[in-house]
Amino acid sequence: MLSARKSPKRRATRRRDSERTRERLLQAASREIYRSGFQSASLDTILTVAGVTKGALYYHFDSKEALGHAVVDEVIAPDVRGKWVRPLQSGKDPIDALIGAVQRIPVRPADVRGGCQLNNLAQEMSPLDAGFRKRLAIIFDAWREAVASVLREGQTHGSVRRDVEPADAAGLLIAIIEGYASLAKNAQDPKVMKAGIRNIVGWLRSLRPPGNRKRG
Amino acid sequence: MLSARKSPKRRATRRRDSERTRERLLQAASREIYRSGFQSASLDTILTVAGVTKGALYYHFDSKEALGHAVVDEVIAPDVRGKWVRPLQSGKDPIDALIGAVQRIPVRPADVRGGCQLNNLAQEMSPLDAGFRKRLAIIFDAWREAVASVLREGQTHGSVRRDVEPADAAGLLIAIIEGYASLAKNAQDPKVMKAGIRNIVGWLRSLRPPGNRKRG
DNA sequence: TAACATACATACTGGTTGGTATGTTGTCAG
DNA sequence: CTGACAACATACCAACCAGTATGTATGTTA
Repeated sequence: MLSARKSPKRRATRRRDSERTRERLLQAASREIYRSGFQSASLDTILTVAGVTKGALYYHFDSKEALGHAVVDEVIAPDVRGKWVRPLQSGKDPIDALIGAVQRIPVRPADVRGGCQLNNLAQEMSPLDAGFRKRLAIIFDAWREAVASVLREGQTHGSVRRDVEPADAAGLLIAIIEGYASLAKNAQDPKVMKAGIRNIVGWLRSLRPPGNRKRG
Repeated sequence: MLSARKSPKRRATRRRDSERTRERLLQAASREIYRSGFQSASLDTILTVAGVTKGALYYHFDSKEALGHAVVDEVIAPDVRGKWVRPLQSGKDPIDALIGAVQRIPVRPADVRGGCQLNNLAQEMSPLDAGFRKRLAIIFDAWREAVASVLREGQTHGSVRRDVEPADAAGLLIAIIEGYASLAKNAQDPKVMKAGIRNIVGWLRSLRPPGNRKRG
């Protein structure tokens, strides 16, 4: 049957179109939330950026809140996984891996001025919406656990000082990163972030055992 | 003349009433901005909290933006001066003074969940409004300079390590404080802030010269 | 081919927003 | 006693907001 070969293909195309519309909405929402915060991001603006209409939006998402939650789950979470969780599982020297991840933090003016997407949303929405808070907390926990895990592993191989408390150090690293990102965003100045990264790298090197310093 | 004694008094009372109205508006605005951010803070809510009407608001301030700027100048800036600039000029041991200021950071649930007022506003408004950014940058600069200054003074008296770069260390301290405040706000958990403060205090003690450690 | 579901598009609504126009009251110099 | 002004109070407005009701083109199924 000719239609039997054609129908599934059409259906698949249709579904792929729908998924692409959904994806464009997520990307546009992510961008607008990044620009002006969740509450101030206008649905109409998101729709214009995405190039779709309100009917499409409310077909894919129940509400603005649901769209925001989806952005956290499907845009922000994978981003953190790709930049912090996976690179730390590479098996390289733990401190080198951490330094590498820190140095890969984008310092282009546009990125610095916008701040950290994860932190932005957490600061705005965690006190106001439990749905956001729980999703964002999961991301922060995964990030901290990935850092703590690689530090623990380093301790067993002798490449990280034994007197370092992995969980504490992981929390401190994330606090410093977010703190510098905040200061740099406030100053609207990439230099602040670059200086911060240098300080962070210096601190990370101090986590090596005294006899095992690779550089500096 | 009886009226000559009465008139100035009445006029002074009137002026004091007006200033009180202005002050109530600033306090209410500060509180609402702290709760939900500047953009999402509704003027009507601020007016209800302050117990005044829109006419009074627009008599004292040109716009919502002007009200926000006044909150930065007249509420947030004095608060930072009172908590960080003045206490560090007390002439005490620099590290002790810094530890004291850090330990005086409020850790009540309500405070932790709301985050840092300065950082909240900076994160939200610095990329969007130059008026906010400049005012907030002045506060951050004063804070950093106060810390750097006390560290420099400590170096001349031998109570702070000479290899510490005061400006760098001051920036790092502020970054860590804001970073932990962010994490604690996101987690909505005072324990995160308390643990952060312990870590900060430990780091501050490490700034003493090796032979001059007072405790720990 | 007729009924039906998917994936939208369009037009609209009630509520809220910052801002304004105008009215009112107490104070005071002349 | 009388304009004049400071310090509001009240009523209102256009713009914008998230959300909805309804229409429709396209592909699928019986």
